[in-house]
Amino acid sequence: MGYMCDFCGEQRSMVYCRSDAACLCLSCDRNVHSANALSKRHSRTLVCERCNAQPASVRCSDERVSLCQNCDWSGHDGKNSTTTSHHKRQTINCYSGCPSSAELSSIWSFCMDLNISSAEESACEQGMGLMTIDEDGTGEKSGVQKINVEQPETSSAAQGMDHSSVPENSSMAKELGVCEDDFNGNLISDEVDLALENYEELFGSAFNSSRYLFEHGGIGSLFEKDEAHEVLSTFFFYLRLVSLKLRMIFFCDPYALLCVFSIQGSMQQPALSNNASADSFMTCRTEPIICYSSKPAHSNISFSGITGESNAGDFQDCGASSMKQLSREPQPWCHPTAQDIIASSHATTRNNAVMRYKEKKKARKFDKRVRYVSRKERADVRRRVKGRFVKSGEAYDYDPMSPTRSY
DNA sequence: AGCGGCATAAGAGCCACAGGCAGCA
DNA sequence: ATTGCTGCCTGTGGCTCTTATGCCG
Repeated sequence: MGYMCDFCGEQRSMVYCRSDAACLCLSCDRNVHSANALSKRHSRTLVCERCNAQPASVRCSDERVSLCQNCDWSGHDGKNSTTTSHHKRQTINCYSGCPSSAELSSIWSFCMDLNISSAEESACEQGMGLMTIDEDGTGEKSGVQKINVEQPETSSAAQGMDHSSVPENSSMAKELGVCEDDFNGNLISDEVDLALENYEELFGSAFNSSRYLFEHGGIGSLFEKDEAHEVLSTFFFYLRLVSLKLRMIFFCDPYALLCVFSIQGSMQQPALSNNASADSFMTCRTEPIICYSSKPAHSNISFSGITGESNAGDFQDCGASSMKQLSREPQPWCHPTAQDIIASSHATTRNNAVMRYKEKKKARKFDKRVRYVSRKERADVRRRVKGRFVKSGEAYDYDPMSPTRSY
């Protein structure tokens, strides 16, 4: 059921948030993305009206539907249809911030039925006025940011990304043995706003070092026990929202990961062994929190794209190459057991899609398949010269009906 | 390490023609 | 709306030829 909002599950989803990898209704989009300055920076666009699972990139004015790239290709492929390939299409722009219905209408120039109550709108516009995104350290206030959808991942400047944090993170990555290319390739995206230094915003406390946290009892040590639960609830709320990309950030700072796990371990007793199987690891590639093997030398971990069965649909690095570096040395961290927190609906749908894909791939047959038996029967009795068909009545050197050659 | 020769594997193309299919009257 | 005709296109298997790959000296 991909039509419903991933957050409330009640309203029809209309927008797709790339940062959250979630389909949201307009109300939840406003609620979720007006929560703080970080979420306001999330790049959103319309959800594909055909697959209801991917961000729409074009609007077909002839069919009056918003389509993702895949559905656009499949629906407007000239080979499939000569009529649909000539449809007029226009690029759909992404937006960030908390736009009003009027602003959304201007972003999406085509007509939309934007059912936003005036109360919501006013509240949101109020929040929008408070919204401040620091661009290039100038502290310049910005409201709705219209982002070209064509290269949303690289248009960091348009999204007010603070590049000043990059060298710092890169050096951290080097220190941890993380390939800088991976770091840049995976993390310098529209999700940079979720880098670890922003934990201060999440927790309202200044952390000098995640290593410090680990060595001093983790995040929980910073709070009184009764406060900890509330703070953790807030944290896991954000964790659910940024599940996919947050995981990638954790790759760069395993100590932060340990902090989360150590607190979580005190709340829930993990029953997993340290010998994480390859399956569990691969499964966790699609889950917000990664399962690590503490014995990488003996594990059967294989990386898609490195050990064989790789394909475009299956291979999503998602920082695995970074983790490959990390896993070279035994790490002392334990396994997460927060399925109830991390089992967001989009992760489930993605898992289902991956399973469907794998089953389909397994069922694929590459042997020659005869589509027209009658033609095969005809070809089986046809006479030939050097394997080529000859006209009936002409000389031949091979007759399938006769075991002997004619000459 | 680089090169040429050889063996092997894989794939493309050829052939005639029945049948599918779209267009038209 | 249905039927019949016409012309174009597809697909069928065995063989040959070309290209790619690996091995050896």
